Amino acid sequence: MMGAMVTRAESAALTRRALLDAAAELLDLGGPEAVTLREVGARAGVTRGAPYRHFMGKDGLLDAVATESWVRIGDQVHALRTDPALTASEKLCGALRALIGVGRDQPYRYQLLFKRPGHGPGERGEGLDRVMRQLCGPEGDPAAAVRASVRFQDEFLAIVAALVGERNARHYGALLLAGAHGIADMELGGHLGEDTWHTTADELVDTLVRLVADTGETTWQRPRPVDGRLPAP
Amino acid sequence: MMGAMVTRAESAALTRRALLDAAAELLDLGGPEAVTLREVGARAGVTRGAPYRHFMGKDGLLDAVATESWVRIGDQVHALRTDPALTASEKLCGALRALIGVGRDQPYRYQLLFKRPGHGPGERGEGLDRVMRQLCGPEGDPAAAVRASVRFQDEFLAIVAALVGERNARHYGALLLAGAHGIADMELGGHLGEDTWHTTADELVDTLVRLVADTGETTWQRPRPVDGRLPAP
DNA sequence: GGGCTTCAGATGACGTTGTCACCTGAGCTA
DNA sequence: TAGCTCAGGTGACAACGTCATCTGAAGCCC
Repeated sequence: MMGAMVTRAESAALTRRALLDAAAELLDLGGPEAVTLREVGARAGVTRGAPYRHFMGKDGLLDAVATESWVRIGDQVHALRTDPALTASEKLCGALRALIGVGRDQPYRYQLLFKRPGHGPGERGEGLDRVMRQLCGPEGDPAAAVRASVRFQDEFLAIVAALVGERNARHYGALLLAGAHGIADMELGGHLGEDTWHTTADELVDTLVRLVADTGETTWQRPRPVDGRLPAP
Repeated sequence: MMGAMVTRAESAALTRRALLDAAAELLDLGGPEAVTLREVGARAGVTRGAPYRHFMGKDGLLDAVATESWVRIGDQVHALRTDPALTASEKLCGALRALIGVGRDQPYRYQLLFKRPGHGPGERGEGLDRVMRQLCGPEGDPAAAVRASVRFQDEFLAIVAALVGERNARHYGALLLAGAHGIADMELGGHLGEDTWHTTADELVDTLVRLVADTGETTWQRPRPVDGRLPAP
């Protein structure tokens, strides 16, 4: 009987998808060290060398996973922003909790989101194929992850702006995002034990939003540096 | 001529110190992946197997480095807390900036501070020497790092309590620490670009302290969970 | 359809790393 | 001095990332 006909491009796309899924699964299971190109290939039904046709090595593969995660979170925040049934404060809480949710459900993928972008390709190993890959096809571009995170930032900033005004949006947006990230990162690192701090990550997010919402309406004045040092607040 | 006489214990302690220094140096240079037991041993004047006499493998060595960093930061915060010339607000800003300073000066060591504690020793590999090591000597105890960080937490909490009162100290302390950590981690990840957010890490810390200092004096009431979910703030 | 090109994937190989069991020799103790 | 202890050295192994090279089928042009 006839098997499903697939063009070569379709087959390659299928493999690429399978590689990404396998990498994400292994990442969630045991962190970056558990993401073995050999195991990734095996789970995708190919061999260890195949991933190099689609990504720039292991780092490129993980970059691609991070990009997909950023895109997904960006979609979530976009949905929140355009939901007419929510108040600005609710949208903000939702966005921050969505981020923390990723940290809870997929800790390793979350850590990947805020990892420093790849140290720039081609630091060592200037093989011929490597040059070809950079010019032509295989993905794993750190810049793609950055672009995807910028998409998230834009959506997030729009929500913040609706709450504290356009003038304050970037400053307080950075504070809210950094605060939520710190809460999420400390929680998944086990440094936010309720025994120690008598509080939870969710309560901290609520307090953070409340503090900003209460006083963020007043325009934030950027202090001028005095001989390179900021004056005491 | 007579070389310096050293007992065996002194020699071992010296080696241990050299191993720690070499590991920290390599860590600062190129991250955990650059910390090679072979290179650590070489820089300490011993061979690749020597570190196993003092630490439980690579993870144990890095845990010990983290412990030392926590101790050092704890000392800094202690000095701040007991400095009679500083106001509570200045002490708090100083403590948070000390933390961020580590993130700036030694990014990889900073990331080690907030890493999740080791996944528990003895997960695999139940060799005889391994059992001996667990019973007798070699360090690298994740719990030691935790204890050292608790020391920091106590000092930090004392400073926060002086600012917002004993009742609020833990909640706002967690918020301040998580906020500062988020700021530091995003900065060293390159996710706090001034082009994007029109602000800097230092300004964010100041705002964070200001927000807490302004409204933190009023006692924070812990909301009761309603069917497992917190009410909207 | 036949021959050529392209390219996803397979394969062999290499250097590096963490880790271990085992060995050695110098300090310590009885 | 004889025996023990233990810090450190050594050989070995499996696993990993990475690359050059090979293979075979899909695509394409005449």
